[in-house]
Amino acid sequence: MAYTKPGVTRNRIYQFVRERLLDGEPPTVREVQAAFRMRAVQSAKSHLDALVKEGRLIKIPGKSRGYRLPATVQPNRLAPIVGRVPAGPFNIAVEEIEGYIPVQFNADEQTVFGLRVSGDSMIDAGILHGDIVLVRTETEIHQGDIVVAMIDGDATVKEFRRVDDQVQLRPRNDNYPVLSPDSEDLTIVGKVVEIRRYLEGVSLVGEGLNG
Amino acid sequence: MAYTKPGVTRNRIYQFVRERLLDGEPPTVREVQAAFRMRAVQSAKSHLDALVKEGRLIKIPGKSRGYRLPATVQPNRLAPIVGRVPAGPFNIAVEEIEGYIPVQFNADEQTVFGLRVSGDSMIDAGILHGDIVLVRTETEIHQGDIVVAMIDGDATVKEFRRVDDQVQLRPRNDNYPVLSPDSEDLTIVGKVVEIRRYLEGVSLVGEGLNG
DNA sequence: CTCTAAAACATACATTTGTCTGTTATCATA
DNA sequence: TATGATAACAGACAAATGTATGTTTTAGAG
Repeated sequence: MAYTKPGVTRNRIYQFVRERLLDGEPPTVREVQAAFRMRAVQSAKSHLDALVKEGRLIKIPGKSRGYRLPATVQPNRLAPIVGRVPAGPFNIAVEEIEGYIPVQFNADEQTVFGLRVSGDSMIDAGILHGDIVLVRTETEIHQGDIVVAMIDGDATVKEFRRVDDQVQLRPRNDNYPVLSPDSEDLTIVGKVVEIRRYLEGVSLVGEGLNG
Repeated sequence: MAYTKPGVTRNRIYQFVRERLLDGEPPTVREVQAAFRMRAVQSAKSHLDALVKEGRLIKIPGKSRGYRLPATVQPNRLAPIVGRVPAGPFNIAVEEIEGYIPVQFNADEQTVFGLRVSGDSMIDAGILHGDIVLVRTETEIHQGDIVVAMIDGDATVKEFRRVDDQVQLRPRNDNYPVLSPDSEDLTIVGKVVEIRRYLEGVSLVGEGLNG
């Protein structure tokens, strides 16, 4: 068969572009052309245009490597892992970054970082010493959320409660006391949205970077 | 001060490029120029060149948007998440895939999949009902490893022990018994290398994809 | 002050890349 | 056979982007 059946090449091209985008390397039209051994640029372009029209891809007109996945397909990103809580969301000093781990961001959730947990105050919530919690800043906090809080400059992971306008930070370990810090000493850094535990010596992405 | 001190702008540019790359959107030289309000393309380019020379960035010559992070920072892959243990490492039927999560593969570790845990038999190891364990097949198993095992066709997550040539599968919950299955009824599917818990309703990558 | 290194600028040119217009090929179907 | 839809091709042009050459500005050392 000289020409493929309708839709076949289109789907393959979609897969190709998707993989490239998930790998952080948006392709050019000509790279698509080459990958499918087409002899005309337009062959690739018309497929890409069609994918955009179908809503499977998004395009930034004019820009090179301008194809993107729609918002519903969340690309992987790398979030920095810090040993201690950064002062501000974008104030992470490079020297403090342990490494990076792949995460799924929503497009509007730019402010996520990883924090290595120390201590066992949350052990009954299944958060152990050495676990990495992924923290989203600038988000709403509700009763019972697990949050990262700064009390007098020290970072801690606790369950958030509000009782009679008084914030309580509850450990999930009966050997620890419930904290009721004054509001002026307290900053809620963000909400824990994910917990990870690596059971092997994992070389974090980017470990040992001097950048 | 008209000009910044040596290294200052360079570091800022590095941060900028790194963020863009982690977001999957490699910048052009001119985008860097614009971001820092420089009046000459070369101002941005010479900083980028210097970063490459310092080893903090890598460049694909000629290509547009050709700056990359060094090899120590590797792109992510997607591992399938299954609700039940697949029969064989590569026999995962597409219908059984819940979604995908970004993982860090070593190049030779292709045989990783995610499995959603049910039950609380490993609660003392910090593995709760609903957690996702990442399982690597075709790997060595040692005393004390947490493994996924098939006993009479049923999948279970347990701690692996061998006592006098008898395999023991130990729960980490005092309410459950230690299992000592006959070897012919037992298959060790793989080793748990990572544990994840999503605290928010997470739409897994690729959910509902028809592509 | 002179000298040097780094930062920043100005301009031009080459290559890459996106885009356009028009044509041919294959298949299904009336 | 005619017709339409999709795939694929061919060639050209325009815009985006990378790269090169040379100059000016600033801060610091001697």
